[in-house]
Amino acid sequence: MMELTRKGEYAIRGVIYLARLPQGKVALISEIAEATRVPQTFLAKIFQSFAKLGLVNSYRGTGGGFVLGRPAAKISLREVVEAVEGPIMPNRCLMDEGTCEFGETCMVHPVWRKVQSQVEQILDSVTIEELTK
Amino acid sequence: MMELTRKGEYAIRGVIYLARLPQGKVALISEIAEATRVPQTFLAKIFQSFAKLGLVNSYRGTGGGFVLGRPAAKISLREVVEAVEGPIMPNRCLMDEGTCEFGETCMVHPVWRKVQSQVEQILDSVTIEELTK
DNA sequence: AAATTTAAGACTAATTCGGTCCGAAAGGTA
DNA sequence: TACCTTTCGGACCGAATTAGTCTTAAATTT
Repeated sequence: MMELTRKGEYAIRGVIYLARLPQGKVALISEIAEATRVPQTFLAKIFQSFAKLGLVNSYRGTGGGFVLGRPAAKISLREVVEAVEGPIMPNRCLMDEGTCEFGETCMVHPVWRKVQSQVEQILDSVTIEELTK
Repeated sequence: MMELTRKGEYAIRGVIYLARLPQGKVALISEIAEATRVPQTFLAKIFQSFAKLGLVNSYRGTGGGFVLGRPAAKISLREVVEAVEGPIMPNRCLMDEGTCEFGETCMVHPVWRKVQSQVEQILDSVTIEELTK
């Protein structure tokens, strides 16, 4: 239960790779993919979506590639994970308040709430910068 | 991320239903399925596997059905969840120690370890009995 | 023997996962 | 201008997982 998908793993590896680069260094997707042992086209997709979110900056053409959008110390593991996997959501009843089929009588609801907030807290407290060491 | 499947939801609902019954009352799978609004054949599969694990006892023939295998106070939410979803495992690198592709240099490993133990702890601390109230 | 109820296993449709492929667009270079 | 490089966007695809169904068999009771 609760497994991170490969997409999530790959995303984390890729971002850590970028974070380890010297300040301002632009990396080709081919370079990142090779270094992290991730299928290139797949990683490209992931990074394209990250570019939209501002998590990374991308540049096209010769000399182009990817750079972190912010200092690694200002990117949390949670941000990266949620960017690819969607929100931490142990049970769909936590999404729309009231989707819970049995409404107020759902006693499990608060438990999932707690799981959710605990996991969020753990992932919030880890920065990408810490993961580069 | 980290979503319980329907199977997990159904299992929890079914077990709670059993726990709410008067001591020793045997319930038909058709009755449980209807009450919890779960497809009957699907719930039957779930309960069959629970019977093997001793989580419930089953009886065939007229007057047969299902009963909890133990007092609800002695069944944790974790047990029920893991029985259907498998172990709490935020990342496959936590399974076989050493599957972690980048071995000792995987800095994310301890984070997943922490997530795992926190979630386990939360689910361990909730009994089915508490959920019946 | 007949009716009831769970057990076991094969089967299936829909969705998600884990990618690939290709043409277009943007930017650099000669 | 023409050409090269590199990301962007979208369609596509096979395999695995999810969410069930269906059928036949095996207990148990009446």
